[in-house]
Amino acid sequence: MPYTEDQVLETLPGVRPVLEQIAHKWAILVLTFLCEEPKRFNALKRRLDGITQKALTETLRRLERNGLVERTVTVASPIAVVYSITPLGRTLQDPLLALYDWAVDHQGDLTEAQARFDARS
Amino acid sequence: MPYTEDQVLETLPGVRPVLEQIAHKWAILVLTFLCEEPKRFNALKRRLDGITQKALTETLRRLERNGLVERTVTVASPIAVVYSITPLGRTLQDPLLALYDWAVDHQGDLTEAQARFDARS
DNA sequence: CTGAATCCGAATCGATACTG
DNA sequence: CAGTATCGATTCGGATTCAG
Repeated sequence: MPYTEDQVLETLPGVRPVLEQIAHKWAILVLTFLCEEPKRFNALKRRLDGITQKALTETLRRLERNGLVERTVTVASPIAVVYSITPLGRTLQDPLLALYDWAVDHQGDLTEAQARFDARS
Repeated sequence: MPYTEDQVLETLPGVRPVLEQIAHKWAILVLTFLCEEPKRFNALKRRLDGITQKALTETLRRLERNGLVERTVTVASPIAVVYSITPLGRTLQDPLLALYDWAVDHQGDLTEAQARFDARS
């Protein structure tokens, strides 16, 4: 059920910081991929074409801090670090997958719209 | 139906720039609000507590460029500018509302997780 | 293998002032 | 009302280097 304007007005102050944490280009991709199965650092890095170590590290830290991702260190040699989705993170699976699917489906629409807009300007 | 790893690998290069356009804290809120009804600049600004004119202008421009929002100027005095959701933008309503609802529901969970993480560190 | 630390230029942000 | 212009501050992105 949609919110009334008043309800949205009330909840907004707290919603904005939440969106800042999860509405992030890398965070969405990382969470989506981790929903499939736990993955190691370099496995994630390979999937996230073009991400730098720095950006991936920062993204994983933020997600861990927010309780969406768990970091597990396997004390072996060589050391292995596995990132997995938490139950809380799992609750984001459907919303994020919906967004991911939309991006796949409407990729071309955005490109066309951009071209039209740029041509007018 | 979920994607196989290979399918995701194929589509990723094009998906990332799309997410950069819509996975943005203000963009999500603006689109969500415009899905209710067309709104004027200052009406949006009031709803988006704390946003600056600059950020709102930039967000609306980007959304307009991507064909998600339409900008209509009413030549009157005082001048009136109405922003409305486009059919393409409307296809984002459900995914974004799901994200918005998640943010409302799990606001407290994130705050607690952050407190726990910060206490450990 | 999995990061942390640093550096640097670019991009973005926020606040303020001004305009048709 | 709906912006534009400006400017300093903060952040971001990428590259490089080092370490457990």
